[in-house]
Amino acid sequence: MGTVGTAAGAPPRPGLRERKKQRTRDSLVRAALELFATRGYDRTTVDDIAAAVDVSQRTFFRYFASKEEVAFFVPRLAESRVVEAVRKRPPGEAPLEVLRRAVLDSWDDITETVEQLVPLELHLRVYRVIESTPALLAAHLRRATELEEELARIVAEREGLDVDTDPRPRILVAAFGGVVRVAERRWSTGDDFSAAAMRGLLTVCLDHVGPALVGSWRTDPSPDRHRQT
Amino acid sequence: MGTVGTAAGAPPRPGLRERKKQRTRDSLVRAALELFATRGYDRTTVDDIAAAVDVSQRTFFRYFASKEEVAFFVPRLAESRVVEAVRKRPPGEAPLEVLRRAVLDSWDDITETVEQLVPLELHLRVYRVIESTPALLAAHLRRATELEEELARIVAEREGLDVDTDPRPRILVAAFGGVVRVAERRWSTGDDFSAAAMRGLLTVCLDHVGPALVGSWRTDPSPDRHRQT
DNA sequence: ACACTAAAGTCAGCCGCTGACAGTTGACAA
DNA sequence: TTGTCAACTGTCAGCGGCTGACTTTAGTGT
Repeated sequence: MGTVGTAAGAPPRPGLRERKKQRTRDSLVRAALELFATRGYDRTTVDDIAAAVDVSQRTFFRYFASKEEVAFFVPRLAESRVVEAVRKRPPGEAPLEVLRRAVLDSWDDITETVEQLVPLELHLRVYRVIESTPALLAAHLRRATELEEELARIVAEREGLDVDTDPRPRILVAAFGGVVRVAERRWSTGDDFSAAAMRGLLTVCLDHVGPALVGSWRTDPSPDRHRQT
Repeated sequence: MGTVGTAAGAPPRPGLRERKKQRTRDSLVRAALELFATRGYDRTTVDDIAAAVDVSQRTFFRYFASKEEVAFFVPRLAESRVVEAVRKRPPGEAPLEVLRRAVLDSWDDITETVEQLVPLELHLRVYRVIESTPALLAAHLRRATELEEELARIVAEREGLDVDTDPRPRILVAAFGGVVRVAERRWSTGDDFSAAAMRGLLTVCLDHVGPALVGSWRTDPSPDRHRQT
C-alpha cells in the first residue's frame, strides 16, 4: 500500500486522527482513575467518566470493553513488561530465579513507564480501590491467573517440558504469583508507596518462598539469604 | 422466649414455612445449574431460572444476592468443610502437612455432601462452565483468595504468629492454593470425574510442591515421595 | 376464627452494555 | 480547493442484572 514519503524508518508522526484518539483514551483513563480513587468504583458511573471528558457514553465503550477495563489499563502495561523480561532471561537460570530476577530487574523500568501515564500516588489509591471492591478484585485475580498461564508456558518451554502433562511449571508460577500478590497487598496497605518500598517487599517475600513451605516455623525468619547459584 | 413443647433436643421439625423455603432454594440451585451446564452462563437469564421454578425474578434475588452466587452454592459447601477440617488438625503438625491432610482426609466426606445436593456429573459440567466463563472464573478466584485469607489466619494462630507482620502464613497458603487450583483444572479437563481421580490429582500435585520450587528440573519427576516428618 | 408477620408478587427505575443508524471530521487524490 | 472515502462520534432504543417501595398471599400462634 503506497503510503506517502515517510520512508520506513522511525515512526515520524501518527497523524492527527491517531493523536486525537490517543489523547481521548488517556483522558478517559485519567478521569476514570481520578473518579474511582475519590468517589469509589461503584459510585462512579460510566456516564460520569464520559461527561468528565465530554464524550458520549457510547464512545467510552468504543475505547474500553467494560468499566472494569479502564481500571486495569495501567497494570496491564506493567504485566506486559514482566513477560518481556522473563523471555529475555539467560537459558541456564533456574526457573524460580528467572521469575525472581525478571521482576526485580525490570522494576525500575516498569515504575517509570507507569509514572509517565499517571502519578504513582494515584496509581496506589486506585490499587487500594481495586483491593477493596469485590468486582475489581475478582477481575484483578483473573488477569493474574491469565498472566500465570502465559508464564507457565514460557517456563515450560525453557525447560523443554510439556505444560499439559507436567504440572511443575504451573505449580511454580502459581506459588510465585501467590507470593507476588502478598507483596502487592503489603505494599498497598503500608504507608510507603515508593517503588523502592515495593521492591523491598518483593525481595523479602520471595526470599521466604522456599523456607515457608517445609517444616514448622516457630523460629525467627530463617537467616539464609536468597541462595545465589 | 417460650416456644411450645419441642423440648431442647434434636431439631424436630423446621416448620412448614422453613421447609418450603428450603425446597425453593434447592429447586433454584438445581434449575440454575442445569441451565448453566446446558445453555451456558451468559445465555441463561435470571428470568429463565425463575421461570423454571415458577417464581418471580424478585424472589430469586431474595435467595441469592446475584446470578453468580447461585453458581457457587455447591463449592461453598465444600470450602466450609475444608476449613473445619483444618481447624481440627493436631497441634504438632507442620503447616503444609496440615493443609494437605485436611483436604485429603475430608475429601470423601465432602464428595458425599455435594452429591446429595446435585449429581457429581452435573457439578463437573458446571465447573467447566465456571472455568470457561470470564465473569465466573473471576468470582471463583476471588472466593478462593478469601478462603486463603481465612486459612492463613488459622495457620498463623496455630504457629503463634502474627499474620500481619510475618508473611510466611500467607505465602504458604498462597502456594498451596495455587497448587489446588492446578489440580482442579486438571480434574475438570480430564475425562475421569470421579472423586478418587480428583484425590489422586491432588496428591500428585501436592507432592510436587516442594521440589518444583528449587533448582532446575530437566530430570524426571523427582523420585522422593512426600516427605513425612 | 383471627390477627400477626414472614415471604412472594408487582411495578418502576438505575446502570452496564450493545446494535443500528445518522452526523461529523480527518485522510487522500483529483 | 474540492470531493470522496473511511473513521470516529453521537443519538436512540433496548436487554439483562439488580434494587426499593408497595401490595398481596399464606404460615403461625392465640
